[in-house]
Amino acid sequence: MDYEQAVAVLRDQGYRPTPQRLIVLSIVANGDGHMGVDEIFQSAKAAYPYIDVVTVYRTLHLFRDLGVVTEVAIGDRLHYELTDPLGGHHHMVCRVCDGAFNLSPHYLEELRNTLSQEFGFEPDLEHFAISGVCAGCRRDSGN
Amino acid sequence: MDYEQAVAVLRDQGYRPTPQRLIVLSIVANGDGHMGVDEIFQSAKAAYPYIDVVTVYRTLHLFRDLGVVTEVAIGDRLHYELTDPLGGHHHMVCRVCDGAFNLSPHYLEELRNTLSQEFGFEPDLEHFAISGVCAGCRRDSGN
DNA sequence: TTTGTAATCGCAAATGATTGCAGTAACTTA
DNA sequence: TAAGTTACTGCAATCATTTGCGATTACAAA
Repeated sequence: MDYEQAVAVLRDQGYRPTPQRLIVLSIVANGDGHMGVDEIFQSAKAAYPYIDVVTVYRTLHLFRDLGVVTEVAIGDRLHYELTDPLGGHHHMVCRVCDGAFNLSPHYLEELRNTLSQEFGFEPDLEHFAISGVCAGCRRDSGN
Repeated sequence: MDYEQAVAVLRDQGYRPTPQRLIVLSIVANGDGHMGVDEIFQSAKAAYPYIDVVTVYRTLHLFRDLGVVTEVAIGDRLHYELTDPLGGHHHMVCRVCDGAFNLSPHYLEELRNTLSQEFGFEPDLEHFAISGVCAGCRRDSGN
């Protein structure tokens, strides 16, 4: 998924490509991955000073519902990134240094299969980050 | 962990067993497992009308930090229950019917081992709920 | 180009949760 | 049992997020 495709999805679904939406989208598209709401809002305001943070929230929720951005819970805050068409990836977030590491979905497939087979429970594993302590911080703290 | 043990931990760590704390604790201890904050607050107010919701939050955080209650994220809200001394359990929460199902830690051990070995990442798997759709709701919706 | 209308926006207010602070209550020591 | 100290509480303010609503803007049709 890239900027152009995302705009096409927007139009195809009958939503209007307003300046606010295009700005938010381009910020997420050009960002470093999983950006926080305030980070996006500050950048948007630089490009379009009248934009309200409410619009940023609504725009991100719209893009999430359209599937063009993916919502990731990091700590108690939601972050957003362009959806990866290849099935995406998950995140491991270090609670010591706040670093985020990508994790291939392959590592969670086994868990999905187990829950589905044992309990008939179909988990949403797309949109969450696994909290923990990364290798570097474990080394630094000596355990 | 039960009510008496929890009070003992509180005293041992030098914290005061105030009426507010004892009331919140007894509500969680006698509750049905993973209770929401407002649910706890309403019960507490019935027993002690002057209590403030801020105190409920602080008390729950204190008990969480002491390890006597376990915090579980269900949807976007935190819930609390007495810590299970046998290593506890996790929850699968259905996003359709909001039902919660217990999950033995055994099912996540494999994932923990993999992340630790492959990436040196030590995940916090204690305190989160896996969102998804339960067997009943999948049957009802025909998939 | 003008007009009609529905989507969209910004503001303001509401919600759940957290934090600062001054008064109160619980424990300690005598 | 009284006095001193510190933890603890409640209130008010603050923060991140969501919702309601009137004003505005984008698009379609004339």
